[in-house]
Amino acid sequence: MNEPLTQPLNFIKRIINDDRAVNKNDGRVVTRFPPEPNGYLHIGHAKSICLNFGLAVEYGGRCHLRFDDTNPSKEETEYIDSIMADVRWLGFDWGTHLYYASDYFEQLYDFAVRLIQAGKAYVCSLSAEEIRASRGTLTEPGQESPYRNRPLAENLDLFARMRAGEFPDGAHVLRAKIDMASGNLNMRDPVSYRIMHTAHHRTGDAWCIYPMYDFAHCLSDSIEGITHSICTLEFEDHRPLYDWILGELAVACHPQQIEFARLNLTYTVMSKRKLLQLVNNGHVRGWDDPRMPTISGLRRRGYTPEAIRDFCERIGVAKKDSMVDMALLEHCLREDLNRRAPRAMAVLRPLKMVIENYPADLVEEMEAVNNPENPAAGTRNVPFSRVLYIEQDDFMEEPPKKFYRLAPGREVRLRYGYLVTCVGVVRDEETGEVREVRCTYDPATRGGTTPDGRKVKATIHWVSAPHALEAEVRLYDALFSVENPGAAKDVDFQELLNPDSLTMLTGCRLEPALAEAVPGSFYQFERLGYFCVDAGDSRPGQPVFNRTVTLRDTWAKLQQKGPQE
RNA sequence: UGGGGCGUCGUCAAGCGGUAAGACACGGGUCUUUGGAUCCCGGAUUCGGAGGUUCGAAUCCUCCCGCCCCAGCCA
Repeated sequence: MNEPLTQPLNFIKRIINDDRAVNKNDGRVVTRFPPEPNGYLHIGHAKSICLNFGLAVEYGGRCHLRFDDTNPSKEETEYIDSIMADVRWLGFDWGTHLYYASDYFEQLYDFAVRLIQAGKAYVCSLSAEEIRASRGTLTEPGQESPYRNRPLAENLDLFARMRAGEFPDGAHVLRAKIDMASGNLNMRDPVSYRIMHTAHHRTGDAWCIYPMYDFAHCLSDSIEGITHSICTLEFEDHRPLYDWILGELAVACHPQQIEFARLNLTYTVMSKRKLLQLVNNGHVRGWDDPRMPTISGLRRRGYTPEAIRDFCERIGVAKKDSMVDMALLEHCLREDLNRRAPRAMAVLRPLKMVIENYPADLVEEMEAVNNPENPAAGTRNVPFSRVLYIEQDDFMEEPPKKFYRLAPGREVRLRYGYLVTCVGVVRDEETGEVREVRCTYDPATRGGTTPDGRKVKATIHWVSAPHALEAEVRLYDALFSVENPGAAKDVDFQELLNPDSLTMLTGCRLEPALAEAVPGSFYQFERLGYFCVDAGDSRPGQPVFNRTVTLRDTWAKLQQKGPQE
C-alpha cells in the first residue's frame, strides 16, 4: 500500500519514480554530493546535500560524499575537514562511501588513453591563448587545431610523456575530438587534461597532469555506480559532453545528469568567490562569522540542523532561477527554537528600577516556566529583589499611542514577579536623562498573578540587579542592506554591506543561572529573541551570547512603519 | 544573429486537458503572566503576451516578449 504523499513530488522525484517504474538501474538510487575542497560549505550547498542525501534515504539507496579534487592549485585539506564536519552536523551520513576524484587518477588516465586509441582525443600543442582564439565565438564556429589529426601513436607517446613530466605547464593538453562547429562551446574539442606541476594535497607529486572537471566528473560518477547525478543549472550545457564521454568509452554505468536551480537568498551572497573576499578583506571575522551564510557561520549564529533541513524541504526543487526570502529561513528557525529553547530573562540595555516599598534586604525566589511549549522542561527559580534592571525600551516618559509598556503612573506586570506602578523617575543632573525608574509593587500579585482579576496591558522582563550576570551580547542583522547584493552591476557588492550587521553590547544583565550556559546551547531571552552561547569567545562562567534571530515584535514593527502620535 | 534553460500571488511552489493546493511575507481579528507562540479570516476571475485546437486550456499547437547560463589549460 502506498502511503498518501504529504509533499507533492518535485521533478527529480518524478524522474526517479519513472525510472523505477521501468526498473531502470534495477530500481536503485545512488546519488552523490561532490564538493570541490576549495572553500566552506554554505546554505546553498545545504540544499544540494539535503536533496542528494534525502533522496538516498527516501528511496533506500545511498549517497556518496566525493571530493572533486582535480585542481590542486586551489584546494586544501582544511576545506575537506570543514566540509565533512558540516555535512555530519547537518545530520547526514555517507557511511563508508567517502571518495575522492583523485583516487581515480590512474583509472581516469587509462580512460584517456582509451579515448586516444579510439581516435576520439588528441594532444594539442597550442597555447592557452591560441586555443581560446581558435574556439570561435557564440555565433561563429571555431577553427580546428593543427594538431587535431596527429597520428595515433604520436598522441599516445606525447600523452605518456606529459604524464612523465617531460613538458612544462601549458606545453600540451589533451583534447576530446568532437566538433569545433558545435553551437555548444563545451563540445568544441574541450580540454580534458592539462599539465600542472603542482603538488596535490592527497596524491603529492605523483601526478603532473590533472583531468578537467568534465572528464573526471562523469567518469567518477560511472566508477561509483551513481544512478542520478544531480547538479546545478549552469551544467546543463555540459550534459552533452558528460554523455559523449561516457558514450564513447562505452562504460557499463551511465548515470543520468539532472540539473536544478541553485539557492539564492535575500540579503546575502552565495558565491564562494565573494564569500572568500568578505573573509580576506576583513568584512567578517572568518568563514564562521555568524553573519555568513556558510554552514559554519549559521551554526555559530545558533541555527539548528533541524531548521536548515526544514527550510531545504520547504523551498522545493525546481529549474526556475529563484531568490528565496530570508524570512522563510528565519521562520523555520523560530519554529524549531520556539519548541525547544529554554526561556530565560535577559536585559540587553539596562535601566535601573527601584521598588520603593519592597524591603531592602529581601530576596524572593520566583518560579519561572522553562518552556511553555514543553511542560516537561519544568521550572526554575529566579531571584527577585528591591533593585532590578529592566529594558530601556520598556519605559517611556511620554508614551505615544499604542505603547503599552511602563510609563509614569502606569502599572505593568514584571513577568513571574509582581505588578508594579511607576511613581517617578530619577534623572541625571547633567543631562536630564532618566537614570532610574521608581516604582511601588502590589504584594498581592506575587508571581505576577492578579487575584482581583485586574488586567494590565503589558508584561515586561527584568533581572535582579544584585544577582545579575554581566555579559556581552552580540546582535546580528542582515549582512547586506539590499535584497540582492550580487545583482548590482556597477557597484562592488562589498559597498552594499549593512553597516549595522553587528552590534556588540556589553554590560547586559542576565539571570544568574546563565553563567553555567554551555557553548553552543541556545535560549530564548523572553520577549527579545533566540540567543546562543558563542562557541568561540565564551569562557567558563562568562558566556558571550549571539542573537540568533529576534522574536516578532509588533511594537518595533509599528515604529518602522512610521512615527506614532 | 549560435547553443542550452526558465517564465503560475510580493517570494518560493503545486498543478501534467475538466474549471488555480500549500508555505513564507502582508493585512485584519482572537487569545495571552513573552505586544512571543497559538487560533481564525482575507486575498492570483487568472497562470509572460497574442492567436489557434477543444464542449472545456496554466496544461496541446503557433508566433512573439522577457529573464538566466555558456567563448577557464576553474568546478
